[in-house]
Amino acid sequence: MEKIRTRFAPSPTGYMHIGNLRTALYAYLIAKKDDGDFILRIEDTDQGRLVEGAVNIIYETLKQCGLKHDEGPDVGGDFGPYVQSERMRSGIYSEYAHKLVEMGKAHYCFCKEEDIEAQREKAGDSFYFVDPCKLLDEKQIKEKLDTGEPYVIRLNVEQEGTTSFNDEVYGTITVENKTLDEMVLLKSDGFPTYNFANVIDDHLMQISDVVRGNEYLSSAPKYNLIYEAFGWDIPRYIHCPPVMKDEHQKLSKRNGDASFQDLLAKGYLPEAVLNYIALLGWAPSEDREIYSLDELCKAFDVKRIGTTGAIFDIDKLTWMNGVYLRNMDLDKYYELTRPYITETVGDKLDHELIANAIHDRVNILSEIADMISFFNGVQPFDNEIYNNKKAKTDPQLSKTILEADLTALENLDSWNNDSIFTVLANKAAELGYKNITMMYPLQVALSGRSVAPGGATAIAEILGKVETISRIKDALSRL
RNA sequence: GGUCUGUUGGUGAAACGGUUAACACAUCGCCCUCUCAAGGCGACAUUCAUGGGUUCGAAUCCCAUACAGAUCACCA
Repeated sequence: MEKIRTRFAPSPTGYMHIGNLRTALYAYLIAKKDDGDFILRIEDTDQGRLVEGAVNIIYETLKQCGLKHDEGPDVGGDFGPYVQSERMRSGIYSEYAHKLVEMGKAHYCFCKEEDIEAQREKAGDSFYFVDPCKLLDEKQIKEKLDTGEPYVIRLNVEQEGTTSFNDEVYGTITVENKTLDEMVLLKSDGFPTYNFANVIDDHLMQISDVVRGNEYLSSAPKYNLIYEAFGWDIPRYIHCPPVMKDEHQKLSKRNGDASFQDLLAKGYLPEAVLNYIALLGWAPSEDREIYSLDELCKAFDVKRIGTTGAIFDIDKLTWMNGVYLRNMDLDKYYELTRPYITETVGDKLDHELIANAIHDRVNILSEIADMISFFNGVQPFDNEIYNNKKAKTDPQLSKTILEADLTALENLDSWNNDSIFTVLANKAAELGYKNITMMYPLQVALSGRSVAPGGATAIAEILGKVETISRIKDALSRL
C-alpha cells in the first residue's frame, strides 16, 4: 500500500478557528493511524486577506496541540516550497496551465469579465457560460496573444455525460457535466485560481488523502476533471461535516465565535479541546470518550466520520476539561494552576493547599479567580447567608456556634485540616450538634460565602491560625 | 432557481432488517457529605422530520413531501 500523506492547508488569516483545527486533527489522525506523513502547506495567495503573524499562530496551534507536521515551511521536506506564494513565484501553476492548453485539455479565453457578468445577469438562473473563444483557430489565438490581449486559461469541459467520484464519508457523488462550467485555471493576472493551485500542489506533494470541509463536496467533480485532464491519479477524498454554532450557522471567527486561542485564554487545555472536537463528527466504536492524541490515532476510523453538522457544545467541553484537570498528574496540575492562584491570592498562602481545595471543583482555569478571591479578604456580606436549611443554622445560632468554634480553635496548637476537623467535630458531639451545624457558620465567617471550595476546615488550614481567629472575631462582631 | 448533501432526545451520538433505541454532556431527583463540587445511584426519545411503499418484521431498504446546509466567481 502506498504511503498515506495528508495535508493541512490553512490560509493565514488570523486566529485558528475550531472547525479548521478539527480538519487539521482529522488529517493528522488519518496520516498517523497508518504511519503516514502529515504536511503543512500555507495557502497565502490571497494577499488581501493576509494577517500579520497569522502564520505563527498556525505553527503555535499545531505545536500546542501536538499535531506535529512532517513537512512544512518551517521544517522543510522533499516537496517544497510549502508556501503557496513561493511556489507561485517559481511559475509552476502557469506552467501546468499552459501544459494543459498544449495537451488540448484547456484553452485561452479572451472574454471580458464584465461581458460574462452581463450575460449572466440577463440570463438569470439558467445561465450557462459557453465560451466563444473555443471557436478561435490557432492563428486568431496567436494574434491576440501577440497583441498582448489579456486572457485566462479555462478548462475544457464536455457537456455530455456525468462525472462521479467517491468520497470516503459521503459515498459516491454523481453530477451531470452540464452543471460544471469551464472553470478558470489561470487568472488574467497570471495567478492560479484556488482550485487549480490546490490540485497542482496536492498532486506534486503526493497527497494521498484530501481531507477538507464538506463545502468542497460540490466542487470536487471539478477538481477531478483537472486530475483527469492531466492523467493523474485522483486522491481519496474525505469531506468532513461542518462544526456548527447552532442549527443554522457554522462556527466561524466572522461571527466572533471562540477560536482555539480564545478557549486557551479562558483556561481550556489544548488536550481537552482536541479530544472534544475529535468527537464532533466522529464517534469511536467503543463506549468511551476520553482519548489522548495517541489513543485517537489508534482508534480513529474514517468510516465513522458522520455526515451531519455537529453543534459545538461548550458545556460538554467544560466538563471534559474538568476531567482532564482531575485526571492529570498532580505536579502538572499544580504547575498549571499556580499562575492563576498567585495572580489572585499572591504567594503568601500555600498554593498547593489551595489547589487541592479546588481540585475537583475547577473545570476551566479561569474559574479559579472567583473561586478563591475570598482568601484575600472577606467581602461584606448579608448575615442572611447564615441561614442554612440543612445545617439548621440562622444568624443567632451561628453566633453561639462561632463562639464555640473560636474557643476550640484558640486552644489548638497543631494546625492542619485533620486536627482542626477533629477538634471541631468533637466539640460538635459535645454540644449535640451535627458536624454541618458546627462547620457551616465557620465557613461563612471565613469566606463570606454560602458556597466555598474545600470546607470550613480546609479554608482554616490555608488561612492559618491567626487569620482564622481574626476572621471569626470579625464575623462575631457583626452578628 | 439548478445541482449536491443531510434529517435519531436540549446537545454530541450508537445502531448497519429482528435490542426495553447504547453511551456521554446538560437537566431533575436520591445517596454520600463540613457548604459547593467530585463520586455513586436513578429519571429523562412508546419513538428515530412527515407521508406512502417493500418485508413475517424498518430508525435501518425504496419513493415522494417538508425542512436544513453547501455550491453554482478571474474568493480562498
